[in-house]
Amino acid sequence: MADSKTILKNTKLSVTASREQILALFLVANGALSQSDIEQKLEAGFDRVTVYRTLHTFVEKGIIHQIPTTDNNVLYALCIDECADGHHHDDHVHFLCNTCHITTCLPDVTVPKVSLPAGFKPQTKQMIVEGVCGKCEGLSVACK
Amino acid sequence: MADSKTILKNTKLSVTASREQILALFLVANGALSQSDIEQKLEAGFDRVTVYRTLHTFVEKGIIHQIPTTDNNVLYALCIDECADGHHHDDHVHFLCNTCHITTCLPDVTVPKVSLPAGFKPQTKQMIVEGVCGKCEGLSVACK
DNA sequence: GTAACTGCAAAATATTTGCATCCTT
DNA sequence: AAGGATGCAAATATTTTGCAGTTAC
Repeated sequence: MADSKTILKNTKLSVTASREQILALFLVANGALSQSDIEQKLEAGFDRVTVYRTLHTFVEKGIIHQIPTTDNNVLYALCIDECADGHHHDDHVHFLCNTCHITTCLPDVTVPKVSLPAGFKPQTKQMIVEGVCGKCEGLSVACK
Repeated sequence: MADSKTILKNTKLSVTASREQILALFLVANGALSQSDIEQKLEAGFDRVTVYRTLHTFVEKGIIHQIPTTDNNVLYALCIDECADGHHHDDHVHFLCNTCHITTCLPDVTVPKVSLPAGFKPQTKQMIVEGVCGKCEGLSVACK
């Protein structure tokens, strides 16, 4: 995947320090990040408001998407390639580890189809699995 | 299903006006409610703090459960019978209608199994389908 | 009567908005 | 140079906590 600068240019967003750094966090993170995660990880002290606005912009442009959570902690994660052009195809499962409390994207696990009662027209679907991730199981399997 | 008073007694919670009324809302609602939904629907003006505390108590006792949402609006819904004894078996799909913005439980649609990468141990899973519900489709199919 | 619940006040936290300044293109 | 992005201040919203008074059992 491209670096943050390239992604920003492709999305026709001006390249600024905060956008580059925040996007870089996601590229490294390979999991979901919350507003406060991001604030903590940013070495440069960007204003909290800037982080909010940057995240909103990224969601709007389809660079990241929001992940549903049970608590009221909004999580964001990188959209996979197909998202970037505007169509949101983030139909993959998200995994929340109850040990390390990290939410990981499982891009290889797609959300299965379900048959709904008559009259219901599905458009998008999300799935969150909670449990223990590979890393926390003590296995050498990467949490990728 | 029992009335609110019975449920409270079965759960060994003292029966108070706020608990009865809030629980009654859920019994009628047949869908998910947010903190603000509840505040608005309560005819008696209970303190906001009381609503918060009541919801926390209900979740703790397994009367209701939290539903993950994409926005940061926490939703609560009645647990089906199996939940009431402490085991949370709310493994059914939730449906969020993009037209009427009501989240409905689909107790008959269970969340399908998915196979996770090696090392991941699933414990619980949630699934949210967004689309248009039966009512909003103009069909005579009830949104049950 | 006692333990638990409620309401009020206030603190802590989270999010949004307006505006002047600065930076990207 | 112009438009957009940032930082600061402040407004708004949300959630939590402490405590005194009230209620359920």
